[in-house]
Amino acid sequence: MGRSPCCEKAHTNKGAWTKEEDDRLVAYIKAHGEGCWRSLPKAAGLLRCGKSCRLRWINYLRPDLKRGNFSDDEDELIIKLHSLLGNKWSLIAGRLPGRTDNEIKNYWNTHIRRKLLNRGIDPATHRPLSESAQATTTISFAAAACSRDQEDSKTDVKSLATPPPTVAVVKKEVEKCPDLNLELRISPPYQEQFYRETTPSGKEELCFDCRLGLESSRDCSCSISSGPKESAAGFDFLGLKSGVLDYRSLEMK
DNA sequence: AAACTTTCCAACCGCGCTTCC
DNA sequence: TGGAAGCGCGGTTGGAAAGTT
Repeated sequence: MGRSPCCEKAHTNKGAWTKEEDDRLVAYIKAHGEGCWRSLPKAAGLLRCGKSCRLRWINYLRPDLKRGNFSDDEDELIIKLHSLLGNKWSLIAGRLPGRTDNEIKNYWNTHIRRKLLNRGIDPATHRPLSESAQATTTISFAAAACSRDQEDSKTDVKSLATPPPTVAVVKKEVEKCPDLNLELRISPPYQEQFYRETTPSGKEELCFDCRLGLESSRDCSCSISSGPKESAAGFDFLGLKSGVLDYRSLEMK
């Protein structure tokens, strides 16, 4: 016996919400509060699935939502959180007041991923593309770039994920464009460069922000950039000084 | 101006987890 | 203790809007 459907699909509306539906939902929740999504549609006089009502409320109608563009600070915070948490959008959203998991997820897929690729960072791993591409796709990058006359600076993720038909073919392509330096080491530097020379004999480890190419970030804890600094122990982002992320401290929305 | 392509985001779907009986 | 119900999450889709040819 399978799972029962979340609602009676035959008698529910789907697709975009109307103003009237929104009003009904808001009025009902204002009067009765959130909860019991399954029974809410009927009680509120809505021909909608409970899940749909929940989504609509959480992602669009909640009064505490912050609409509008993401700020640069929010961008960087999302990048940092994603590097720590991965695609845990709800956890990330919990750290961004007024933003929803769905909104952040969409924003990531449409803006930030491209932004990271332009910085030479693999959005999936947060490592330099040269590093993750070394084994298989460094060559494909060059080939792809040649064939496209370098027309776009926005790198399509699909081209990264999909290797070329054969290595031999690709190598030939590379030879056609010998003067192009297509190695995507734009920023941040390769892992070996996560250290910088401080003295002729010494090296200093770069902080997390600098590894991401965010030297100007206020959270930068090494001495690369100017401005106020945290202690030598480093900025305690998300309480990570111990090196262990305590998920219990992450507030859910 | 029309046709076509790309981008963006609201909404849906299915699965996993938790709670309750 | 097991199963059903309910909720929440992440991935995916569909269509409107914007951009390009």
